[in-house]
Amino acid sequence: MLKISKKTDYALMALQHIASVQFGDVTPGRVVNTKEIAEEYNIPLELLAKVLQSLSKNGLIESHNGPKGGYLLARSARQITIAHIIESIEGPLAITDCSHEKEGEFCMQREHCNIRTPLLKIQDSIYQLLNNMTLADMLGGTPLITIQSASTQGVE
Amino acid sequence: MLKISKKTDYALMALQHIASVQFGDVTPGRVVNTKEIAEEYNIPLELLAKVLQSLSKNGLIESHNGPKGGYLLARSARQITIAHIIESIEGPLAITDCSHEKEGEFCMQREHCNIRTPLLKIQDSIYQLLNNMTLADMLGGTPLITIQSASTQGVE
DNA sequence: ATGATCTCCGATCAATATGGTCGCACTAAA
DNA sequence: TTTAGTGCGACCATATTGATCGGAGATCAT
Ligand code: FES
Ligand code: FES
Repeated sequence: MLKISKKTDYALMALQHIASVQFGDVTPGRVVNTKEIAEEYNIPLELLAKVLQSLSKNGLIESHNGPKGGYLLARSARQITIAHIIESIEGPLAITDCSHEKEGEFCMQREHCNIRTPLLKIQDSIYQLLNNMTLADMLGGTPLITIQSASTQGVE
Repeated sequence: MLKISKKTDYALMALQHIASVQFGDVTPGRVVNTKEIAEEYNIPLELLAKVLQSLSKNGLIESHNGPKGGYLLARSARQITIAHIIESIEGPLAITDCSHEKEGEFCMQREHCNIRTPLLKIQDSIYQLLNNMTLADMLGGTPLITIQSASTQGVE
């Protein structure tokens, strides 16, 4: 149904929480542990743990072991894009099955199929959209996205 | 994984086919039947039938019963948006579960949740995107979408 | 040094959504 | 009236996702 998974939901909540802790008050050394987030948002602890592990593996957050351990952002909230978050959890963004086909594995309808190109276009557009929105945008009352103009694309 | 279902894929192929037969303008003589499309694109006949039924129920195509029956576009290809097609098959576009919650059924994390608003923004943006692209765009070699500029939003 | 606390990671089970199949009723042309 | 087609709902199979469990390794407090 073109929707993101619950895990991604959890990831967004967690990141939002971590970010707001690090940004909001003057507590630079403050790490957030899994339990704290899980209880705050009613997320199954073990599931959230896995989600956070994925995020950490993808370099979005840093993990600190041992007691008093926990997570903190690996980068500024402004550098973390929604696209990156989603892809960390769900794998490469693929609006349709045959967009990331491995070599040699084409769907049989390929040669008859003329929806492939347009779909890839759409996929790209969605990616642009998600890539232009960062964690920071989710934090403040910032006006958020506002689809990026095609002509000013790639300004970065 | 933020992807559209195969049924929707089939719907797009079928519509693309029907449209290309009619070539954008309604030519009342030529109807296309399910079997023809199914065989052309290697789609399970019964499944495609259901997909076409959904499309017909949603007013995108007209069905004609009896022998020599089949389907034809109910509207010009330029009037059929991708968003409409997708929603006909998959129901209302909902990037996240709680975007279309029924009254009285809020997820428990709602009051703590600050990702809701941004997600709805994203959802809306994606909708705009899909709503600005029509079947006609998928047909020709038209430059397609080209994300709509934020500043010129709502010009239609 | 030792134990307690916490993350890390792989395996596994359950719930749900999706893909695909049947069978029959209905409709319209020949 | 026969026949080729859609309309439609129930149904099963499979894939994806959500959630759970158990143990290994790291770090800090004592
Ligand atoms: S469905 Fe795979 S290429 Fe079109
Ligand atoms: S998860 Fe439902 S409101 Fe945020």
